[in-house]
Amino acid sequence: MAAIPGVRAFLSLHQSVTLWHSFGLVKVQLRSACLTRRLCSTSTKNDDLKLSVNPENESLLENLNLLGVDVKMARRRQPGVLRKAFTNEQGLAQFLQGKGASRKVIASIISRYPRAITRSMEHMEQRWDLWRNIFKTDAEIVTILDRSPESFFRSSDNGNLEKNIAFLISLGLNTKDLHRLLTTAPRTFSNSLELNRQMVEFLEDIYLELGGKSPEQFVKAVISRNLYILIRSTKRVKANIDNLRASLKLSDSELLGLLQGPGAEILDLSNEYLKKNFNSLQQKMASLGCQNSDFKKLIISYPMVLYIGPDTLSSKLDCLLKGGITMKQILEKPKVLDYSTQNITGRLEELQKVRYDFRKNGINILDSSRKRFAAKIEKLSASTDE
DNA sequence: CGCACCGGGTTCTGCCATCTGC
DNA sequence: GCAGATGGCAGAACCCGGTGCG
Repeated sequence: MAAIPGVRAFLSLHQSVTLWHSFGLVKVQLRSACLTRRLCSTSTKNDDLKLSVNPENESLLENLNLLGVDVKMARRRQPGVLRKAFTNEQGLAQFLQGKGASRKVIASIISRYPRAITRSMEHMEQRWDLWRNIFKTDAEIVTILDRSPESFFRSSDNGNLEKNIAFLISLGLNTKDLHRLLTTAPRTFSNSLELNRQMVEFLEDIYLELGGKSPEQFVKAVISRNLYILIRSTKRVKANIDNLRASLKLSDSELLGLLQGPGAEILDLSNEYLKKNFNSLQQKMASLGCQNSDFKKLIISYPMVLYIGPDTLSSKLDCLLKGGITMKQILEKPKVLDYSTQNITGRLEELQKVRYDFRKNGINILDSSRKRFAAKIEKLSASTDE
């Protein structure tokens, strides 16, 4: 690292201008006049020093270009990597190619997570094998890497990865659970073991506080209902739980029921988003003449309603009401809110055509798969034709 | 058979901030 | 003083079908 050929000190005008600019920025941000002056007076010297000590590695840039890497993007993301004297881009490319990754995928991986090229062969092989304990094929892993290179390459600690897998298994998660987890939220596995443990302990503590009896069962249930939970901060999850409890005035057993059940799915929403949705739904329902108890009941029975953004939810409700469905019916079968406004609109139109009577038949028909709905419509229109 | 109930599947990265260790 | 490692954040639903009951 220390030994850098003098040749590389030869720099383009562009680079020195960039560096000069960044010094200017640093200068502006400094409050101390004294420091500023010092920096100013020595900046020329400093630049020279900097430029000769920390130039980008030209042969590395060349290699990256040959690999089709978007060097601009890489530079923006992890500029330090481009200055390293020793990197393993060719080894990485070979390795990934051997696993079935296309040239394009490899380039994209390096462009988006340049540090990948600093990993050694042994490291990559070992890490890959650990992932292969969970995935059946290399192709699956390549897909994940293409989606999220950072998840695989961000940590250099294979021991930690191994411990994480053991930890998750010790929670009672089976191979299928792990597979789902690693597919969906791969970052979980590069969390430090400690961080994962903290979330698990946090969940257990809450559960026990609320009078729960089998914490292991509970944690397993929460994770399998919400695969993102382990990549959220306990701070976020705690704030959401506290907010829900306080604003709905939930009893311990109500909260417990919520967390054990469908509530787990919304725990990882950002705090502000959850609050915003909560408030706007409350307002909307009040304006439709609902009691606060209706609101509470809706959230307890169908917390996923808080997942839906204010505009979407509002127009969805309007669409249902306009179609001749009552708020009371929606509150009884909130699952209809699962479906897209577009889907609902289309179904309402079709049902209108066959003069479907929601008062008599209820609204369950809206909560059915496309196939079942179509079959039902066909039958209904046949009978009205007669 | 038809329906309601219920649970499951899919999905989520790319960036910045902050420490740590050399 | 750097790059590396790790934590944390914003963003925002929709759909399907097994099954058991009347």
